[in-house]
Amino acid sequence: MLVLAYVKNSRTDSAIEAFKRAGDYGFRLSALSCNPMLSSLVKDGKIGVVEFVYKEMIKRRIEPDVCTFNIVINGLCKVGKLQKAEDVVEDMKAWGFSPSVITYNTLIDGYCKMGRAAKMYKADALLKEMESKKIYPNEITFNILIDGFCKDENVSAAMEVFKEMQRQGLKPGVLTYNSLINGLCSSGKLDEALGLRDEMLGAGLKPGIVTYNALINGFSKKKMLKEARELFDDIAKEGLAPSVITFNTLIDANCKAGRMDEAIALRSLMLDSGVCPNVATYNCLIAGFYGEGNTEAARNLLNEMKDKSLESDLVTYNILVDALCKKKESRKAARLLDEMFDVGLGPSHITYNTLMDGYCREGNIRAALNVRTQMEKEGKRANVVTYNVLIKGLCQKGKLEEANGLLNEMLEKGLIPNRTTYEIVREEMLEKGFVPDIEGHIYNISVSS
DNA sequence: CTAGGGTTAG
Repeated sequence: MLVLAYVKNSRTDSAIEAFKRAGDYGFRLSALSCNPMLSSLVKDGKIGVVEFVYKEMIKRRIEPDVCTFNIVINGLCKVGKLQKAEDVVEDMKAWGFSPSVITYNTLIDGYCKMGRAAKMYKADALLKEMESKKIYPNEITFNILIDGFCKDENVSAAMEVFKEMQRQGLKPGVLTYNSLINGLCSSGKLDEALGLRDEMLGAGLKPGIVTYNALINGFSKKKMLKEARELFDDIAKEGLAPSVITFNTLIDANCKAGRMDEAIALRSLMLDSGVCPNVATYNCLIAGFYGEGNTEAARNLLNEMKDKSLESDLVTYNILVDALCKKKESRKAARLLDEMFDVGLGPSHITYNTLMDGYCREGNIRAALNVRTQMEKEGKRANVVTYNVLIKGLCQKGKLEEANGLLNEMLEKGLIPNRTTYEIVREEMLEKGFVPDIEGHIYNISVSS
């Protein structure tokens, strides 16, 4: 009862303490109190503690039920520890429990959200596996897969799953349509997205604010601001209320289009509508003002954030680093990294890549290479963007040998060059009077385009 | 116990 009470009052730490003490006294708790505790630990992302409690339960002979295993599997999936999650599935079988639809859904979602090649192949294989074991996928299974394929920029695969779902007699819901509409919007297929919205209306499903946000985002990314705004005005007509995300999407679109006055007007509208701007709102506006060189306005917004005690996040810092770099003040930007460590926001790959790009623009390749060393000391390995930045910098300095060396190095490390890599090298070759032979082959190196 | 929308770099 004590453990449960603490969990219900969001005092997970005390719940853990009570759980430990119960063990010290030799009381054997049950899944009844352990499961909710595990759930809230998963929600808080405290996966280490989840693993501790799980092991402790086994040690103390507290009998887990199907939910216990599913909760632990979900926790491990959420932090990308898929291998460990699979191990728990084995534990579960050893205890005489068969993985349920929920177990499979959880695992499939884990693979879908994992950043690895062939992840969707693995997710699809799990679907086949569950079907072969006569555990039938439900609406949630299909929604997870559809969203996974959409996020993997494979809308056609998502559409196939959508059809399969209907073949199996399952009705797509608002979530299903939202995932597909979002996928289509992200790949610029706006007509098809609008078509699906109509289809969903025909099926008696009402588009929600998420549906509108996806559509507005689609039009915004295509710089079709008028259409985006019209959709925004439809929201009220449908009796829905725009969310922070609706406003942020539109504000960002206007900032990127250099329409700062409109962006600011939207923020006023936001305040009038009782929607509170968050860090992302400020980030969009600050990046917008820096983009048009209005340092003063950007500074004011930063101060405003402080007044509202809204904390700068990693993105805010990345914007500031970028702004300084673009002003050819990369040294100052470098000092910002120290501040980031101080406030407990460790620089990300983006931060380091941005700074390297800044040094390269100033022609200071040495400094850029030093940043790379610093980054790797932080345990962050150079990624494709890192190489792109450095290769570009070296090319512009005429240091082709070194650039080529880095290109080889990235290939040796198994990093796949992207379109930008290809364009940097191609441009360099053309300038030097070389003719790239066929698309995909540059300097005799095979490049995936 | 499982599923959805926005923000930075290249």
